[in-house]
Parts: sequence; structure tokens; C-alpha cells
Amino acid sequence: MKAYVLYLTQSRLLFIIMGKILKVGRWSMSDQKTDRRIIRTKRMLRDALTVLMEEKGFERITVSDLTEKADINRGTFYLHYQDKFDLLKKSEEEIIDGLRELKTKIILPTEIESAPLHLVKLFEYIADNARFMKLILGPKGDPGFQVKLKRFMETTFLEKAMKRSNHESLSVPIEHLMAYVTSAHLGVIQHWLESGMQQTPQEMASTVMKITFYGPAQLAGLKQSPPQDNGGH
Amino acid sequence: MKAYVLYLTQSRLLFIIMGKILKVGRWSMSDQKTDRRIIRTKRMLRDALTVLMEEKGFERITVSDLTEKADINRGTFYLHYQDKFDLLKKSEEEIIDGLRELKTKIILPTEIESAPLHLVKLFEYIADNARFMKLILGPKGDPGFQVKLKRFMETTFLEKAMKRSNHESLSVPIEHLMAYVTSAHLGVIQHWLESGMQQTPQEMASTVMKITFYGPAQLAGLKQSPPQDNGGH
DNA sequence: TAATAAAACAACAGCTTGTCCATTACTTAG
DNA sequence: CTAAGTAATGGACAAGCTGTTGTTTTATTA
Repeated sequence: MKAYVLYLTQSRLLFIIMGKILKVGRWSMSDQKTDRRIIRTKRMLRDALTVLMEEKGFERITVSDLTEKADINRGTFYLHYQDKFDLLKKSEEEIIDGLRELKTKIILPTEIESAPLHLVKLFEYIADNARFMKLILGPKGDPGFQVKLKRFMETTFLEKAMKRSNHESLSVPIEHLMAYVTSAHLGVIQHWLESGMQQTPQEMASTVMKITFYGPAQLAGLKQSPPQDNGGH
Repeated sequence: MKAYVLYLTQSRLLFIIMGKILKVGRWSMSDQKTDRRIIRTKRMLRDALTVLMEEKGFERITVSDLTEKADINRGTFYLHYQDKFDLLKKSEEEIIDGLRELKTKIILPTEIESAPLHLVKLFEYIADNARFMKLILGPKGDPGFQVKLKRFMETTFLEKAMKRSNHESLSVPIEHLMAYVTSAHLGVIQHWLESGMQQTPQEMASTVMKITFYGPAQLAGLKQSPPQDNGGH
């Protein structure tokens, strides 16, 4: 398998492999993350993204908007990101990475039945990143991020709990139960963000746990009509 | 108050009022919806929208794409819609209107505790419009539509049920309970669509009702750790 | 201070947008 | 069936955005 260097400009490297042109990202001898200029540029662009999403929503943003708001040359943008979708994706990944860090920190020997503490930490993290979270999870945000967040919740603190349950006793498919709970959690988070975060992360976690354990209907005091099984016929 | 007709092109009408230019939508003597050509054009464009959203997602679609796929002159597009966002919005509104019709049809004297039947009808309607629903509620869809759908569920069959509950007994804020349940419903719908709709609408409605009544944790057999109130301190 | 890399500048073809006009094709009321 | 009315077409336009490039300037760091 041969690889020919085809072209080499400032920070761009192109290969031809098997007759196909392949663009292989960026070219640099030094450590990418050291240079202050890079960090500054990226920070400016991500800040600009946030501001502009608040102003007009992601769909209406152009790369020109971003670089103008960030006070950066438009060409510089393309030195770091492919397009505005790439910028969004990488901003999202940063948030998810933060979540994953949270996860490794949180597994302590003291908490075996630790779902509530997990939840509190999650709400705290969201509060710390409220501005971006509110946007990305809001009505003009990115539904793909919702999926990522739900998947994170599922693998982190729900799957574990569910694994411990007695599957045979489940009268509903586990996948639906999962979809129900993760989405419910997400919905409460969204509402919390939209309504200006009037409650503390502790209160929110407690609320969510209560509903999950006692059930929405029980908590609302609706006991008069237990659901009859009309799924069979 | 004077109004001067400034300009009149094919199907466009412009005013100047108090020195300000005002574009007043569309101009036509006849009933907009009668003409077969209009109906055909709109249908073609909405079909093209669906296909293209499947192909590349809404963000990547251009008006040129739409008109090319629909085999329609690009100028014609602007005779009916402002831009691609307008087309999406109107397609969504059509779906929501269908839901509202469902709602008026459904209120029959036989069902007082009718939440389950409401739900079955909802799932049936979604199945009937599965292709568009899957897209619009999917990871490349429109989060704004999720909000609309949740609001519909809230006002239609949840608010009524909640109103009947004894509010004083609620140990969690009703708004959070609402957010929890509507989002949970939405999540199950999304999962159902994503996974190829293996279950019947009846089964789905039954599943959702069960979880809502007995609670996710109870159904999973997790009874060992009832949530202690850690929201206070 | 010298080597190195990022950013700025300026230009480019190609594409999309929204709008317009004149012409053609279709629809429907009479 | 015809004629009036209206939608659709084709062609054109300026304006704006995109992604890329080569050259020059500026900043960083060893």
C-alpha cells in the first residue's frame, strides 16, 4: 500500500492512496495545543458561536458571521474547522467529554446505590455550562445532541441500575423503559433550563428521583384508573 | 391613515404606509386552494423535502435541491414559500393540524377516563405519518417540533388528567411532573420510530400507560432503595 | 535572537439566494 | 368551447457565502 504526498501548503497535507485523493487534516511539527494563538482563536470562535446561536439560531449562522463576531480572518476559521457543523460538533464533544470526566470522578466506593448522587452531579454540571446547554437543548438547538446526552445517561447510571433488576418480572420491554426514563430526565433538564433554573441541582435530582420511583401518576394522585391491559387484542 | 399601492407584480403586492415599505404577502383574485397546479406544486415540494431530509438532513438542503428534486422551476418555489424554513414550518403545521382534528374527533361521551384511548389514537396517527415523523423527530430533525408535540400532549390529555389530581398532595412541582411525562412520551415515540415500529400502536400506548402509572423503578423491580429526600439540605 | 508557525490579506471560481420580467401553459367560470 | 385569469417557466441579475490558494505579516517559543 503506497501513499504519495501530493501537495503540501501551510498546514494542509494531501495524499493520494490507491488513486483516491485524501485530505489528511492538518500539518504541523509542534504540539497543536501549546500555541496561545490557536487557543485564543478557538475560544473566540466558540464564544461567537454561542452568541450568534442566541441571536439567530444555528441554521441562520454563516462562517462570515462567526469570523466577523470573533474578529478573526475568515480564512483562519478553515485552518481549524471544516465548516460550521464541525465547529458545533467539536463544541458538543467538549461538553460530552466533560460529562465523561465527571463519570470517572464519581465512582467512589462509598456509593453503591449511587443513582441520586450521579444525578446531582449531572445537574450541577449542566448548571455550570448552562448557557451553552440551554441553547443546544433548546428549540433551536441540535436534536443530535439530545441523543448523545440520553445515551450518556443510559450507559452511565441507568443501565447499571436496570441490569440489577429482575428482567423476567418486566411487563414492558426494557428498551421502552429506557427510552421513557432517559427522555423524561432530558425533558426535566430542558424545562429547568428554559424556566431560568429556579431550583438547585439537589432539588432537581430529588424531584426526578421521586417521580421515577413512585411513578408520575402516583405522585399526581391519580389512583382511580389503573391501566387495563389493552395491548393484547 | 393612507395606504399607497407601490408595486404590483405577479402575485406580489407592496404598500407604503407612513413612509415604510410593507410587503403584504400574496395577491390573487381566486381561491388559493382550488387551482390544481398549486396543489400539485406544493405536494411535489413537500415530497421533495421529505426525500432530501432523508438523504442529507434539513440543514444541508438548498432551495435549488428542492426545486430540482420536485422538477419545478426555482422561481415557483418563492411563489409559495418564503424560504426552506417556511416550507418546513408549514409542513409541520399540517401535521399538528391533523393532531388537533384527532383531538376534536376523540372526545366522545363513552370515554371519561380516556387517556389510554387518546394515546392509542396518537400512536396510530404517528404511524400513519411515520416517514415524516421519524425525520422530524429524529437526530437531524427539528427540536422546535418536539416542543410543539409536547405542548400538544400536555394540553390535550395530560393537563386534563392532572387537573383532576389533588394538587396539595404533590411532593414535586407540577411543572416538572409535566415536563417529565410529556418528554417521556416523546422519547418512547422517538424510540419506536427509530427502531422500525415493531409494536402496534395499542401495545405502545399500553406500555406507556403502565410505566406512567406504576413508575419506571417499580416496573424494573428496583424497590430496594426508595429515594430519600436530599433536596432540603 | 532566530526559527517556526499562525494569522491576516486579497483574490478566485463556483454556487445559492431572492427577485424580476416576459412568455408560455394550464385551469376554470361563463 | 372559449376567453379571461392565473400559475409556471426560462432567463437574467446583483448580492452574498463558500472553500481554497499564495503571499505577507505577526506572534510564539526554544
